[in-house]
Amino acid sequence: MQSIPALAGFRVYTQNLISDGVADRRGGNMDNLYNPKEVEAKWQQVWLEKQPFAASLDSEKEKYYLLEMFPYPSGRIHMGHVRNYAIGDVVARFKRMQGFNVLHPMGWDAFGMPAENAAIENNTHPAKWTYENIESMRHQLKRIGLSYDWKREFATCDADYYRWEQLIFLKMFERGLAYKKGSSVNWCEDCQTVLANEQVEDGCCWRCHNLVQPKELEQWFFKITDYADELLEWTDKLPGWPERVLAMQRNWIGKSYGCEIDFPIVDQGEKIKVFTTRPDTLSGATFMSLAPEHPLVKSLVTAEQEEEVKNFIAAVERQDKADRTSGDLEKIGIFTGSYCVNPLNGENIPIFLANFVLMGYGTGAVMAVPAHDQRDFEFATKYQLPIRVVIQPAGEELAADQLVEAFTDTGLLTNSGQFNGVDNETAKEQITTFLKTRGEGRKTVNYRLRDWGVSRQRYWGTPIPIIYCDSCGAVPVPEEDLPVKLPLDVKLTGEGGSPLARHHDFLRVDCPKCGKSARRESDTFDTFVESSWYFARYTCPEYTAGPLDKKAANYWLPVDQYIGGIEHAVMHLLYARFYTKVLRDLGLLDIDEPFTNLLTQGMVCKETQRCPEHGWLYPEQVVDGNCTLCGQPVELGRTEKMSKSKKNVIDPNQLIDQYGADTARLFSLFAAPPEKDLEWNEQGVEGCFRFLNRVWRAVVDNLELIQTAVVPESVTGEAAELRRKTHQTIKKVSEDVDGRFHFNTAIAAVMELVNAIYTFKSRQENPGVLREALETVVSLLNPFVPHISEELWLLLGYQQSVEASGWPTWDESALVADEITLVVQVNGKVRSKITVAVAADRQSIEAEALAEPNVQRFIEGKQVRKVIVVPGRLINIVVA
RNA sequence: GCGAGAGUGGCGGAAUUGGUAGACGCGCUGGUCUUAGGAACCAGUGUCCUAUGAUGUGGGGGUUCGAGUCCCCCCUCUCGCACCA
Repeated sequence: MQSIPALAGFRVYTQNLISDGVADRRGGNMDNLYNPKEVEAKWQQVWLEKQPFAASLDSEKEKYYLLEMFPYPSGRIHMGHVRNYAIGDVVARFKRMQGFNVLHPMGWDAFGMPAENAAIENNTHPAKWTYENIESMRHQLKRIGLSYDWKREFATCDADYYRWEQLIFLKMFERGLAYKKGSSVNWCEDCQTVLANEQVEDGCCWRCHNLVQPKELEQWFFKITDYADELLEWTDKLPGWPERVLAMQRNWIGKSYGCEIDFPIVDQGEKIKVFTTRPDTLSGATFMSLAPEHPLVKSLVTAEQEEEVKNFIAAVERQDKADRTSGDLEKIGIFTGSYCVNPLNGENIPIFLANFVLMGYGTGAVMAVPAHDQRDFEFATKYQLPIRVVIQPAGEELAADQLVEAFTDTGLLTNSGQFNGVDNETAKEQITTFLKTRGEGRKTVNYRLRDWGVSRQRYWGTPIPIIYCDSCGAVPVPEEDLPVKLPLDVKLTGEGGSPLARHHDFLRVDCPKCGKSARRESDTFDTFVESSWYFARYTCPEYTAGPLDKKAANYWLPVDQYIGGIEHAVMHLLYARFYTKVLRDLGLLDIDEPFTNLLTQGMVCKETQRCPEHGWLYPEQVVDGNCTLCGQPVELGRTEKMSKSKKNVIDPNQLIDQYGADTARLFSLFAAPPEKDLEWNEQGVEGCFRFLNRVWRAVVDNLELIQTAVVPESVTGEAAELRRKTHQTIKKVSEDVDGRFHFNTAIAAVMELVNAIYTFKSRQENPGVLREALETVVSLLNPFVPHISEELWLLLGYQQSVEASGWPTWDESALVADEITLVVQVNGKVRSKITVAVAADRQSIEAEALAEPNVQRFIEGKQVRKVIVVPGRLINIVVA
């Protein structure tokens, strides 16, 4: 718990105002003050009882599936959640008001390591910890007033969910899409588990930032590489996705076209295969570089080089992965003692091992062309290896001994025998074809993407439904035996190794094939497997005949709008796309892509504050710029993402206690457009609270006046202006929210309308126009601040909820004014304004503009060359 | 290095197609009401100038009657990827 030493006097004031409903406000009805606590509790209860957000299949309406990335049940909702879900809720409620059949579900990404760690730390069980957290977080989410269909809620740690995941896995195994192999994997010592390539950032664990080590393990993999091309192609067919996310995915897949070339080893039958994107430079390959882990290394090293090579490999192993993949690592290598043959010119070239060659990319062997590759150039210079120029730029003559860096541009081939004089782009094709006819090379495509390693040596995850039998090998658990339930009676020691591997009752099983004693797989799935298909399960969470009810899945999917953080740009969003294609190919659904539109919302940030004595301080620990613990002045730090470590956090619970959920929602929607970072600002929150009070009073204080009022057929003057503003606002908000997600400007537009209501003088004479304006404000605000809107709608005399009353429509005729103001420019500079009838013709507008005294001043004595009239906007008089 | 995006008042941010730059909110200033204001309401608030006015969207060019918006060059920042052969 955070300590809250003392609230600033101001806070106490507003808090009293809300909780006690007492304020010394003259001229108003004391009983009718805006009391968010009361209003919100009331409507949340109504929603709980009436379930107005439950979605059903049989609807005449058009479907709309809106989804926010589900949370990990850490125990507490943070402001990032509030923002994410507030954004989603606006869209859900707006679409519902527009008449769509909206699916808006919520659930829990409930497997994962924090539960295990917390269980060890608090001497409890991950299941208990997780389900208790879900309980309290569900309660917190309900306090925000989010319009979920709670009947569809599930947690991924429910056996009813993961049993289907196990089934999908068995189907993938059947088709060879899931396989087991021994390989060097990314091992995090801290987390005591393997990590997928996507989960390694800068050579460190994405979760704990510990250095990742290579480790030889038998692991389960998903064949995502089979889908590399399709995943890549579809990145061009997702116009509803942010470009940068698509770019990151393309980058991650890393498709490159090139050539695989065989270099026969001298005096051996073996060949070294290399992958290159530059077959045009083949004649310039003067040596060969292999990764130290390359399988041929053993057979290549000669006796006299053996000692040195051994030392070298040991030295490279000591360099951690982060260093080894960074550009500024010193390039070092060692000669193996062996040679291979350059297939183009028959030359014998020495074979080296080099620390910068990675076994995980291409073939783990690189033909070194020092003249035209910077790394090879540096390496050749260091070890005095020959450099041969094979590409000459136009109008320049490169000499090998004068090069200071590699030449990587285009040019004509030289020193390349029959290919001399050919431009290098053409030569790529020609040399590839030449090698192909001789059986020494072939055109290939290479991907950076590796298969997805899904085994985790952890307890709190989905058991992998495989049984190991000494006679039959890896045998899938028969479908009828699913689910393989995660046993709850385990001891978590935190000492490493999977707890399941020590659970004998779980492990011991008879082989389903031969009946002999066998052993269960003790690894669990990467939790990203669960989140790769949860969106599909929401369409039919109760379905018991299979993972997906095809009818429901096909009706609701794809997700029309997905909303979440950018941090999942590669991992979750790529896996989910892959899984969708797998589910399609397994015949479980009929879509190609899971998410039609993607919105990546920005982070919630806040200024950091630091006491010279007490370090980082929570906002509550600072009063008047001083530390409440010692009274010393506080230093203001950078504005950063809210985080517990920097203590620059706002607890949503406290915020809601203080201002109500509607204010919390409103501020997080108003302060910045959704995709940008949001800077938390206490005074901005105050402003939003003030606005809601203004709205409240505008309705309550005019209730009597407008009670029986109807909107008149035609109005004039000030009343016509307010009516126009009302309809302009409907138009503006509709357009801003629909597809554009410009919630900040939509809210600003409603604020303008409220301001216009406040300055509307002839309300006594025009109660109907006032009523229309007020109803419009309430309707338009509903998606943003649903509690206060429902309450005011009720006060306005409606029995039906505002959400069910539909989204207001604007009347085009009400938008049209009789007169409009035009700007008059002389040479592009504003000199005057004129008010003309809407129907005024060009001539009269021109004449009136030219007659303006201030316009006359600027055109006097000059020749009018041209008059530009932009209808409804301006007149520009061009003089010389 | 490659890729994506962004630079607008004191601050957060507006400005769908080129057409009054700074909507809306915060802050600030003045006023009204008040025992009081930290409430509420009204008004003002880019910069410069006494003013007609001048000037102003990172910098420099260009296109145009007219450019925050289009084109060219440059600078800065953020994010992602990167010894990828």
